[in-house]
Amino acid sequence: MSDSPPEGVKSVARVFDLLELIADAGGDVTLSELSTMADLPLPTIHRLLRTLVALGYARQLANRRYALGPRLVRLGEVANRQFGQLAKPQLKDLVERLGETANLATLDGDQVIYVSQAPSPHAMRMFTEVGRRSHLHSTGVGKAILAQLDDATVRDIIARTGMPKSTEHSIDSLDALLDDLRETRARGYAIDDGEQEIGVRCYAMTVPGAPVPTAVSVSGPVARVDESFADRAIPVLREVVQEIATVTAAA
Amino acid sequence: MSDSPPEGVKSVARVFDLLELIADAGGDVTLSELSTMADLPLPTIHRLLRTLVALGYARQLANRRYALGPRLVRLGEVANRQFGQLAKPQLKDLVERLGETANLATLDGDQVIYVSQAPSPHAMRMFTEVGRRSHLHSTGVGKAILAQLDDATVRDIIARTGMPKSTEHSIDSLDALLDDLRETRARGYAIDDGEQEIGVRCYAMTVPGAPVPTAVSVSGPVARVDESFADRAIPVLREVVQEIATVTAAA
DNA sequence: AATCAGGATTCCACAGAGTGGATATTACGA
DNA sequence: TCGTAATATCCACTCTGTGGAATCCTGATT
Repeated sequence: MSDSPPEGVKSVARVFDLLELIADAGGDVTLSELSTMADLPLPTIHRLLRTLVALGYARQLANRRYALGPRLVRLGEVANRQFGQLAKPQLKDLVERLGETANLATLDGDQVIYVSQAPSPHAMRMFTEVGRRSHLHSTGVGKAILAQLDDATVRDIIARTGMPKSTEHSIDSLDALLDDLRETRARGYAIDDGEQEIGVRCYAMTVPGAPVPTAVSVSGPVARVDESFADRAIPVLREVVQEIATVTAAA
Repeated sequence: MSDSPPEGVKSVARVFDLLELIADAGGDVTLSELSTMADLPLPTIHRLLRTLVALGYARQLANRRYALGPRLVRLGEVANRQFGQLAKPQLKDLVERLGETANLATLDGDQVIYVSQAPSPHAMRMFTEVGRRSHLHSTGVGKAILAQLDDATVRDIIARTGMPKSTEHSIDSLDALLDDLRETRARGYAIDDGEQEIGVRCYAMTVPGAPVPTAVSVSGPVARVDESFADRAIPVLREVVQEIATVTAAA
């Protein structure tokens, strides 16, 4: 595995590596596989896992394979809430100024995961539950994030994920996506025009300097989220992602 | 802090205790507070936290206080998915047989947290996003879980949480709740009759032997989720919680 | 039913990692 | 600017975490 941090508690680094490996493996992995992937002896892996299982952060399945444990659920949820909480005032500000739902999402493997949201006061509004994951190529936040990456990385990701169509408007070819990303970079923001959900338009921008690629979006029905909405939304979005960058930056 | 497990890696146990303390403290806590709560010397806490921060599982805010870090979000989400995945076939089976949304929720502190769901195929359906937390006294899964606890524990929890009314039907006195829990125990399942959401009825049952108190529910609009629905739902629910108990049991 | 192979689990001697008291540094409020 | 409290770092030392060896367990094969 990758080297430990220059300082810190070695077994702590190891145990989180194990958790990430179990997560990557889809929660159905053997001790031996983990030992191989982690490049550590079996007794070491066993002892760390036994500790995790005893504490509830990993579980051993009936077939002796390992999965992540239930106690991580709450930690993740609270971490999510804390991360979102840091950005929440800014998302709410965005909603107050624009009237449409604001989302914060981060790159998670080859997808985006929604980590915070401030819903629009309108009865008809976008609602994407926190924790939900979506494809990159067919969401505003996803395309904003992809636009930050070089074309080779984009190709790699798309090679892995494919380009499932969420709607008839979804981009479904790599060339079309790369063109769209070029336009996104030129504009400074991404547009999802009914690609994820029919009748819904979304404008998204990445958070500069975020520890993981992160984007903020505003979205709503096309009747409201039109060209004139974009004209006033883009400057506000730009301002707000800067604020979020400041607030969530490492100390 | 509580004693370490009889075996396992001590600093791993310590680091997770710290994460839980940060979570409990709402992600705005100082090094000194953590040292006091954990009953460990400052340099020890500092070194463990530094490791967590370096790895991304904790973050130090601008005011030098600590919060949980972004990398826990994904672990929690994956753990949630893995836990829910273990139960998902059973929840889907429940929906196929009954036609209404099925939820799996666990006790998390003094609330329930929804960890898995299979939505009803009906256009009008209950949808409670995974990760959402709700009060115990006004939800079916919450009351099913409370019914597993003795009255003294129930009094303690309610003393801490209060009994906010979600609807005009929500139970709002301890005596009424204890009566309801007695009836729940006698019946073997909990009923939420418009207590969490107007016009929605819910039947819930706990999963026997779950590592943390866990309940499964089916819910939908009262027009469909009526007495005759209950007659056929209860035996199916009982069967399914047994299956979930089997599938998710520790090895 | 017995045997075997491979994987999991436990043992234990030992090296060095993690510990915590002492000290240095930093940040904040008066 | 200064004092104080909290944070961060240092470092000698103890005991924890390590990993090779041994043992145990499980599933497949005969």
